[in-house]
Amino acid sequence: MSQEQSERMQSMCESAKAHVDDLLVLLSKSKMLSILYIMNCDKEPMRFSEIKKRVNSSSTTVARRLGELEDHGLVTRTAFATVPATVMYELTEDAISLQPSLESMFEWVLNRADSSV
Amino acid sequence: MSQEQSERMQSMCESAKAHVDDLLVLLSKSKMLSILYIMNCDKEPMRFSEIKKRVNSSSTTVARRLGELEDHGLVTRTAFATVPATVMYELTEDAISLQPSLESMFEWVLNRADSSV
DNA sequence: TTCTTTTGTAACAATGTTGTAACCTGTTCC
DNA sequence: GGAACAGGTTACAACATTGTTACAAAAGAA
Repeated sequence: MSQEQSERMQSMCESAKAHVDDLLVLLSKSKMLSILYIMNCDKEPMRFSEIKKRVNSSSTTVARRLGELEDHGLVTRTAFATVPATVMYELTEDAISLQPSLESMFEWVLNRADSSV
Repeated sequence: MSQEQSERMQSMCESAKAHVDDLLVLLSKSKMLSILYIMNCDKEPMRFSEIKKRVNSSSTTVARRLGELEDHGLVTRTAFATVPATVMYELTEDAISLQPSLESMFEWVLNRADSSV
């Protein structure tokens, strides 16, 4: 870690600490990393059903996670009045800037998973 | 994501998928990312009490997290027969190789926390 | 002898999270 | 009219996780 980053961490005021914790709690929720990773693979907006299928979880959980991401400004939700309904989810710029970290983290996870088979 | 990585993901056998899920569940546990991050800052072996103090959590939870990390071969635990007891935890090579991802992830978290204050 | 320290563990109640099943909207097809 | 579809929401029971409290071990200090 850089000296500067270390200082930033230590001199951080209480409210910023709370925000950091908040983000870490968000990222640590079940399926959250997977959702962000999947949405980062295809840069295109993605449908609810597609996300749900790929993370292999219940509607309830996927809806909760997407709602939480939207609350934090990490995804945008766009509904189209088609029949049947179409809703697209897209990562915001902020979320996309997390991509490199996420990608190398998954790289690590995949490598570890490979070697433990 | 690279083509190769995408193919690796799709052609992955069931057992490897289970390992990936296993790792993601591990990393998503409460305080886990913080612990890994903290231990990566000081590369030195770290005492239980020091880790506990820095992540600001209960003994029980910290002990559980460290045990899980040890089970996954991400930390080593070394006990010294001093009085009172001294136990050092240290990241393994595997865990250290996760450092760059973790660091840039925390960089992102800190930046977002800063700007939301 | 009793206190203190570190590093935990065990039991347990409180709290948080999950999936399931049921239900809803709105429109097109039969 | 009824079914079917996407994209959810709600209620709830089952399950998982958390912190708290109590306890332990070992030995040197008071």
